[in-house]
Amino acid sequence: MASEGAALLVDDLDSRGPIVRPTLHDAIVARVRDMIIEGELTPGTRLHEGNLGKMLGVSRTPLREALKFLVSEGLLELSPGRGAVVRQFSAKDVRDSLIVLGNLEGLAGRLACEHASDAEIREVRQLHDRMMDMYEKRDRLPYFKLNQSIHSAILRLSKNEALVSVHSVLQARLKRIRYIGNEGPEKWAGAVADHIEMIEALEARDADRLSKILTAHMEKTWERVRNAI
Amino acid sequence: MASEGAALLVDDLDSRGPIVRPTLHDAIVARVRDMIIEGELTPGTRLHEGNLGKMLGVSRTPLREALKFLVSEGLLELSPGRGAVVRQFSAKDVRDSLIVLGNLEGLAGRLACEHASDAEIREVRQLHDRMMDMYEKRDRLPYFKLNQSIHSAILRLSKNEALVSVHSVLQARLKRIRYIGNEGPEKWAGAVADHIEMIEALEARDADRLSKILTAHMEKTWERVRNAI
DNA sequence: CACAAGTATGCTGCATACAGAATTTTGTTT
DNA sequence: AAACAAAATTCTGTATGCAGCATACTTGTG
Repeated sequence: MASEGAALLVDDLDSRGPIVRPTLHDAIVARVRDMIIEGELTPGTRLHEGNLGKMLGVSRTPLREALKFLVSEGLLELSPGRGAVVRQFSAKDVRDSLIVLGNLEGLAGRLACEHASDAEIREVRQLHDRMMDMYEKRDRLPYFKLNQSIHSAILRLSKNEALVSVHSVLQARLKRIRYIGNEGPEKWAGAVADHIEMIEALEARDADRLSKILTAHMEKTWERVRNAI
Repeated sequence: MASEGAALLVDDLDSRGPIVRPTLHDAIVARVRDMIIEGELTPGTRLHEGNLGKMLGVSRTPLREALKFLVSEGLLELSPGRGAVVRQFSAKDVRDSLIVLGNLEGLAGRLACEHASDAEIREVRQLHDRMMDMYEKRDRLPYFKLNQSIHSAILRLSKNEALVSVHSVLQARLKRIRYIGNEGPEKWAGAVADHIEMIEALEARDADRLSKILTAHMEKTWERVRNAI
């Protein structure tokens, strides 16, 4: 149970199946993605292959493959002959993405009410309760991570692979924005209220209600981060 | 006007702005994607880099970059040390994807009613009328292409870049299935009826109605292609 | 002193080369 | 003859090298 709860926390371990040897370009993808999310590489930064390669201790070949991958994820832009730059998201880009995310999460909530097992819902409840503890302590980072975990968990409970995959791509693009989007206390309280409604709707398997809350929650997220852009 | 109407037909030309020199890996991405969609590379096929490279007349480096890209699009799967294989979509994968697509198109329709100009709606009407001509003549391939164009156009009229991008990824995955999903005459008629409702709802800017039709239309698409898997 | 043209450097795009892993083939043993 | 083991071949993963283009710098001219 504890291990399954932990499994809900981990984003993309995929530890089932045969042992897979980690490849270099996958590691680079993860590394560069993190560098972007954590703000080490700011939007507009040009990524020199030789430079970055030496910095990461890898040759240009796997690095280029990783960059290609991140381009298709929408985190980088690539002008032929001119190299890759960290993508700059306009306010409209962020707003548009959040609209889509809200819709996807709404759908996920609806499907989760239908397909999730009671045990799985209890696991989400545990994540929720832990998150509430962190809110009581005003411990921001663990709260943030548990928050993300809950949303990811709902996605997973939809049991819809395609939904999970498109959501995670969009989510990755905005992770950095959310990371820096520091909310005031009153807005934080509002988000917490949303989450209480969420878990109740999920436990009641009230698909329409959960769906509406999730979509509205994302709309409010826009209000919270719009100033941070 | 005619040129703009044509612009709606073309998928990804982007001929505005400065001249961009086509890069090899982009060409390879497009080529291999088409090979998969057209069934030249069937699901489960293992893609030998040397082999395929000689076949396309390119070296392994840009080919590998292209494969990475297609992996992130979900058309290929990559087991480290064992190469890339054309992804096999289960019936559930297809159904799940169509559910998400239906939801995304529903959202797109809602947004299109809000954001599209009258001129743009007239262009969709033109596409629709041309498609109806092709239906009268029972000319399948042009009908199919115009059908796709209409759906793409509605996506574009949503004026939401994020929505367009996630939709096109999902759409690409299913293109081949749709390609082979040959419908009987009565189902074809049903699809046409849907499209008539669609264009009417769009012209009336009836967001709720258009959204519902698009989502339902995708549900019916599942009924049409489910036997083809 | 300012602007333009030419040159020079450096970076990207692609090809090739090399090392390690996986698969296949062949030989030997039961 | 079948099964297992070992060697050889083939393929992936990574590094390096070379050609072409973009940009920056320098130099010459108005």
